[in-house]
Amino acid sequence: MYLELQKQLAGHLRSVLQSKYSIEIENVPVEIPPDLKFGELATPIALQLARTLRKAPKVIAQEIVEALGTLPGFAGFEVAGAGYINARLDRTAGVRAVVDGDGHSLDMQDHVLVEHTSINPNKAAHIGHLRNAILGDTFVRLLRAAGNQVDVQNYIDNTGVQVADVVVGFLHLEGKSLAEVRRLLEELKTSGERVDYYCWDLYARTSQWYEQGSAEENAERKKFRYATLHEIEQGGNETAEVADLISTAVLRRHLETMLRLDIEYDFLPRESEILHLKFWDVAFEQLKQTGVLYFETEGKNKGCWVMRRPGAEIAEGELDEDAKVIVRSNGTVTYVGKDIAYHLWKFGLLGRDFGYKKFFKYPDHECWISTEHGEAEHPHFGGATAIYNVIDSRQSDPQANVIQALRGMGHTAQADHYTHFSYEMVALTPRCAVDLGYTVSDEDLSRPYIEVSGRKGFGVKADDLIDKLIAATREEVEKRQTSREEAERQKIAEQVAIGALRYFMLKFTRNSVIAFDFKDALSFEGETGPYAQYAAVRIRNIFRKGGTTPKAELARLAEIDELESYLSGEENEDIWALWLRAGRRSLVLDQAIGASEPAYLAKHVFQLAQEFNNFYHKHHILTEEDPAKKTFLLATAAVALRELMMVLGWLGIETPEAM
RNA sequence: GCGCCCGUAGCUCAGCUGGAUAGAGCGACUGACUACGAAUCAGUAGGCCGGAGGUUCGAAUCCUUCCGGGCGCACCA
Repeated sequence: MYLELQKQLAGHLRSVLQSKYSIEIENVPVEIPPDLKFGELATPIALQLARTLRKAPKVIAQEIVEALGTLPGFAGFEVAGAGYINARLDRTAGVRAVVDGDGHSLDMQDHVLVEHTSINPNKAAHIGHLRNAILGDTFVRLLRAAGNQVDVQNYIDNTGVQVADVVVGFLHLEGKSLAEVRRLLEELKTSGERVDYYCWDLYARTSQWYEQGSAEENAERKKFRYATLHEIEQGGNETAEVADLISTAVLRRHLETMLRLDIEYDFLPRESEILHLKFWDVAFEQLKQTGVLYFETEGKNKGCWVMRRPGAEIAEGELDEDAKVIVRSNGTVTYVGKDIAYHLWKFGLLGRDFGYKKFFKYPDHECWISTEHGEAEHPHFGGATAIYNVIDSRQSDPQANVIQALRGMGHTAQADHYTHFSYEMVALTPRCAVDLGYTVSDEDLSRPYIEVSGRKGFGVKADDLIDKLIAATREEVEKRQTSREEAERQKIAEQVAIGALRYFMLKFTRNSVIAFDFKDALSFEGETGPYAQYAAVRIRNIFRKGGTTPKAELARLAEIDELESYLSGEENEDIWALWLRAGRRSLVLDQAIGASEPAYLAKHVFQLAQEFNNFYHKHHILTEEDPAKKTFLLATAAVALRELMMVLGWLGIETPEAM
């Protein structure tokens, strides 16, 4: 409702300015005033025009108001303050518009590819990965809600140094053979133990092992590490087979962990196929032909194929020592090079495709994985018109390099629709680290937060946190839902726990570091997911007890002609404010997508819940004696419930039946 | 040294891409359950928006500079 009215008013203002002053303004600013006493929409345009028109802002505002005339949905316009033009809505029409829904105002229809999660498959997922996956998954839901077709990808670096390290752990530290590794995986499976947890410890041990020995020993160990990495990259040997067994088992665990949070993927492209299907060879040719890459013959990068960094200002023919190496002097390609090839594929510019096979079954769809020789029948991935990469802010330089390469190759439209959806890390507060039993140095103790590290085995594992949250919500549910069945109580506890976790990861804007603390994450009061869930549950209780349904009450509302008396007057301002908030959904969605900021919707749903709770205490619905007013109050609750459920759904949070 | 991010109430964070009196949650203190269940609500206290300049009718928001913190700048991935 709000988004349409805002667009209508802006458009109308634009034509008025054009005809009255012959001024062209692309986007006339129309904002929501800080207080309802200033109306529902306002524009400071007269203040802006004062200088060019050489008139007092108030005079201009008055002239514009006179020229505006009437507009459907609006009750009137007035001049206020130093020269603001405030718009007042036709409240009855506003309520009707909100009841009719708010979902058709965005119609984006792009083919979008979102990559998120992308955890190295060599250890358990931790809270940092949770932030990534929850941000990514939520953004996918928002893009879909706006009408886009979205493919969700989780990139799997199954041939990297991190996998190599855990393989070194199995083969060397534990001295296991391929058969023994296979047997271990079987044993863990039957005993119900988590493989990724096993690897978490082994990976940390291996990382330490590289540094524990004498200088000579360490050099040998590192050599072994790179030999292992090389064998994995090559493929077709026992080491590679061990790597594949482990990384695949860990990957399955990651998918299970994420599924607990309702996070699903469509396709898992793996680095092994990018290597074996020679994506790089094709990209290399294109990069050479377009002159993005050039062969360096002098300086420290002599013998390498390099590219200029974004923003580099080097005169033609001069040595650029700062250039980014893409192909090393030994002929091997760097990570950025492989990433360029992969991103050409994402936009359908590579001219080569993965093989596809089914990998993981979700209740309502299949998740595919890359392979060399895949199934004949498979969906089409890649070839997107816009992409979002959910990757933490530390990788902004390499991401910028990839974008630069695309632009340099002449793919400017693609480069413009390449978004590095960056976010800050999740760290632990020193107190939290101490509570978890880690030894913390004095230096770290004085810091505001300590970075999580998989290599050091330092952090909170995702499944541990989820388990802990469910245990905590279980306790609360036991206190309140004594008459419900065990399975029902468990379900409620899970829904509330997941709601708390997802909301916690979404309430912060992306570039704010989250200093993780169990006290905050396990909180179910105040600005939390459960707060919003509780408001929705309250509304369900009202309808249950009142023996009616939202649908019936909204139908009944349509038959009442006169709503103005319920919407005007001092004592009804808060009800009107609640309706207005409900009508803001697509406006906020539009802003959230534009800014790549899911936190806007988290804030919105909280404010909606807050305004409803306020309304709930002030107006007792079921004892209302005037039947028309009772219908209006019930309709208000119905719309609040609909909005809460829909927006919570976008955040990946379910609304429990009771709590 | 270069680049990016951050500094707003005791704590944790919002502040809609320059607008009207700077907001919320937590914590503290007061109060509200024989009502649609209090995982709730009402109220009080608490801020020179890191400092200093500038642009503007108008700055927490834009520019410059300084201070303080974080993260990047490999022929690692």
